[in-house]
Amino acid sequence: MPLSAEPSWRSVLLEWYESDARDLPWRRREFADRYGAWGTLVSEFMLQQTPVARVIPHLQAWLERWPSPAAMATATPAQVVHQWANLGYPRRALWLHRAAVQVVEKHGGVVPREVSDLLALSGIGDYTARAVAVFHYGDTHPVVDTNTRRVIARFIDGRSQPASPSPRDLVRMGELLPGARGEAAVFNAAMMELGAVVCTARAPRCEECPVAAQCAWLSAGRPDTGDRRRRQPRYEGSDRQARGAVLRMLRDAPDHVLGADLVVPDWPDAVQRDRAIDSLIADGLVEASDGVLALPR
DNA sequence: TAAGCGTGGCA
DNA sequence: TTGCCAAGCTT
Repeated sequence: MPLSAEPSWRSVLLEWYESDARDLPWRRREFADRYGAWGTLVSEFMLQQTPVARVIPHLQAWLERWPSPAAMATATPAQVVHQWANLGYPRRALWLHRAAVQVVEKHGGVVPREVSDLLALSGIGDYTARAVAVFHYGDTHPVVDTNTRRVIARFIDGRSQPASPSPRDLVRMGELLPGARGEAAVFNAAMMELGAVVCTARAPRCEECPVAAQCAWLSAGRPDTGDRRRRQPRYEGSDRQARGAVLRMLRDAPDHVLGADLVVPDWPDAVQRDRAIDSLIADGLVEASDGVLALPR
């Protein structure tokens, strides 16, 4: 490379991130100082499919109540599901609780640093494991989320939307990581940030994009490559809505206990309601005994 | 590989 | 109003 080369798009992206990144709680020094890897782990659990703005107040409350894996491990599932409130996908609350117990039992209460150890914890997959290893511990791994995949699809491949998720995504992101030690965290975060606030799914702000000059998709005239993500089923009238209604009533009930005939009694489809209750029991989110439903003790 | 799993904001 | 989308994971 000639000495007078233009700054690489990586450098431009990193500079943009340093100057323009959102000031989010988990990016602050005092957050890491106070909650350590546990804070990162909890934040990543909550951010799995739940928007940033909705996570922030719940994260604060959660960490105040359970500031360590050991503290979390002493809680009951009922307490955990109640504290999870309306963050959605409440199985994550159970998985986070289990993960805390596993951290205490297998790692002495210290959130592990190795990706393989993190992957062995409940509710932790490719994204969350590497997010903890990279964003908290500063190690070098590719961190691939929906934003990263979209940025790569557009910026590198010139396509409007990414193909279906695949293990190759990790490999490709790994090949893009900067070589310098310690830069992986910022680069991963910058790719995610770009996808979250500029290279968005619906109305990308290419005029604000720091690396627009090198973007394959923009230079191709932003073609619609026809890749469509799987359509999300209608929520209104779904089993998911029924599950949500049941769980909401149990969260709000005194001691989280309610007679089975008092749980969403006016649900329009009794068969669907019972199916929802059965599936909640199968998931360990609800317990049934003597005609009474409750959050698990 | 695909389906199932919450909830709410926004266009 | 309806549909899309959101720092994914498990089975």
